[in-house]
Amino acid sequence: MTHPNATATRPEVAAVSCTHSDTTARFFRALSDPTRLRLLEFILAAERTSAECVEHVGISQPRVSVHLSCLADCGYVIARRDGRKLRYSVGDPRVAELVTLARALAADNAAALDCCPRIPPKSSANGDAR
Amino acid sequence: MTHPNATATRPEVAAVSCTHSDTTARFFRALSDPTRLRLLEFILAAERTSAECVEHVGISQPRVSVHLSCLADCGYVIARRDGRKLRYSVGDPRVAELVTLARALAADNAAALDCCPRIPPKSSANGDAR
DNA sequence: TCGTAGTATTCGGCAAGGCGGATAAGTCAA
DNA sequence: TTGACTTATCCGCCTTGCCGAATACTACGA
Repeated sequence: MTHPNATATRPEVAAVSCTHSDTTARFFRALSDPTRLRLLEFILAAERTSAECVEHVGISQPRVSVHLSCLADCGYVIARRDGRKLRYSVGDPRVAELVTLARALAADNAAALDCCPRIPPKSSANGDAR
Repeated sequence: MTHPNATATRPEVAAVSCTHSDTTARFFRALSDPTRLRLLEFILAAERTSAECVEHVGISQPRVSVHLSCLADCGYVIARRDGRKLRYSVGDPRVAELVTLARALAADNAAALDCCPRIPPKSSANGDAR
């Protein structure tokens, strides 16, 4: 599913509205998790196997499997069978564009970008953070 | 504040690593909420007051206030006083670029983009969706 | 000064979603 | 077919973060 390229889309602003926002937000959500983003960046650099991904991010294999499936469903990466392994790669060059652009913006605002520091001033005890 | 260009920021994929990912993920998180994304798109089209934003998204004023503060902290929008109102606008052209790019990608993958439909097959009762 | 409009913060509640561990399901070599 | 290996699903647990309502704070006008 999801033919990798085939795309022809070109950036065209305007014509927003609609529940298009919901879909796009969903799209962003996939990248809003540090682990998934790390995985995407890792795969962006080169084709990777699941095992490599597991080692790279350091969480359990089942979790990585879910994350990779998520990235694949969203069209960020493509899975390819190689023997009994799966190799993941990024098929759409716009993905790199998107990440690069976001990284640039984030870097510029990194200063104030504790983002939503106002939201979780709750909680108590528990010093384990993560 | 926040000079649009200013800092380096040149597209260079790979060679990322670092906890840069965390910051960037944080950045994406701001756009991963449909309400916030809707607000950003709304403001992207024209400068808006808080009241307009509240009406546009249809949730409580306190919530909108938090969302707008979040967007401002992340550098997506800029707040400007006008009388006793606040007017929000987008100061960095790259924000529009980012949204446009994401929208294009999301549209292309919208088909399979139920994104993480595999994650919440739990729960029961309660048919209130979201 | 006081009153009002506009904005921000606090609070309790609740769903979404990330995590590890156990385990099922699929894939290939002998 | 069996066994080894790789990947995906299920499970309970727990944190994150969104929500409305109440309310405090701030800026401006009279």
